[in-house]
Amino acid sequence: MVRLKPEETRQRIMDSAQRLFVERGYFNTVIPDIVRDSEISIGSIYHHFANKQDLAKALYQETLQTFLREMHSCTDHLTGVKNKLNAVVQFIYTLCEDNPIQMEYMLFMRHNEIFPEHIPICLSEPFKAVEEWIEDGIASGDVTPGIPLLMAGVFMGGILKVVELKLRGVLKQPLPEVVNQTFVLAWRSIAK
Amino acid sequence: MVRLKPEETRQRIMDSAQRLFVERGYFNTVIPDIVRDSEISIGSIYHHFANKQDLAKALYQETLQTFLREMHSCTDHLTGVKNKLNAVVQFIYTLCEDNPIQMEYMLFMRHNEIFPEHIPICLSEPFKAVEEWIEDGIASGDVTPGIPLLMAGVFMGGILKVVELKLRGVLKQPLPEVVNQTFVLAWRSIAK
DNA sequence: GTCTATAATACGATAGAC
DNA sequence: GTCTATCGTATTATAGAC
Repeated sequence: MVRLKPEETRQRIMDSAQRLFVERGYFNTVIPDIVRDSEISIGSIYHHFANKQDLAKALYQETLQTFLREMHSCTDHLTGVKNKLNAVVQFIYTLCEDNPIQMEYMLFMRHNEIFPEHIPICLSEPFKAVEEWIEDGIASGDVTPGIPLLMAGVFMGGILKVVELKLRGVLKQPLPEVVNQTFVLAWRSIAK
Repeated sequence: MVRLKPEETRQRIMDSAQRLFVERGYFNTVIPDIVRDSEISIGSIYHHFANKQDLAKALYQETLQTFLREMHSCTDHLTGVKNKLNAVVQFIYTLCEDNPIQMEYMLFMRHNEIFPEHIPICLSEPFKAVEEWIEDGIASGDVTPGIPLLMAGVFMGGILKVVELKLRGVLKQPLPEVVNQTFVLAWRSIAK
């Protein structure tokens, strides 16, 4: 076993934790599982993180932060609702192919069972951005008039359910093959 | 404490378990919590159910069975995709108002963390029914041509995300007030 | 069938050497 | 900073009286 830099040790622990949390759930993952998978000792894990929940929290925050930064870098330079929404959908579907673990972690982990106060990721910043773009779209006449929250829900719900179908193995095609068709369907629900 | 019939005892245990599983999650609910909430002794719980997982399994099967029976009684007498889909949406939104615990239990419990083999409820029978109706709709010309699985995903995803918004307290209006508007949005995505 | 008291164990977390 | 060995406790499940 080669000796790692402390930062690499920390990252290894988080990578293993994310995979195991997704595969078996937080409560079904015990510290010795993380020890086996990461090949980092339990003492070292408790050196980097105060306890199991603290590890989960760091993982949650860093994953969400990365996602938001990358999402914004895909959309910020674009103008118009349709372009922005399309870019988000392309980004999500690509991420789901490249890193299904991260996608599943964000979409389906019951973070509120770990941190009692928590809001589901899909209703937080990314979702609010979509809602605001739709509001702008109504104002500019690109989107049919209605309740923006409802429209954002219907739009993103449709997009994300297809991701779920893929992650569950129900949908066989790679997401990039169906991304355009799916976007057209979801866009039709709110387009003027 | 009045003496209950055995069948009432069993039902009380399941009602408490469902509420607690939804509120704090399966793994955060310990047997003594169910004892306190149901006011049934631990010995009696273990008389009716072999163990905690067996209780969860009975709860899952009976909840799903009830849902399917009621859903079919809402749709079986109707003809045409649009009518059937509308009836399902009305049924789901009404159920969500009447029994949000049951709705949340079905939509968001990670049943596969409890029963390793499990399929998420929303991808099982009810979802397949929607997919088949859409197939029929394409054949009859009511629905735009495309991949039925994808269209069922976009349609039901949109419908269910609004339920999620309601259950999470993000959407303030009662669902019956927005059910028609939501159906119109989701229907537009797949209508010819 | 229902209850109380208790056993068995699995887990998170710590102590202390290197 | 990393490791191994171990503790304390919370939780599931059982035993046995009524």
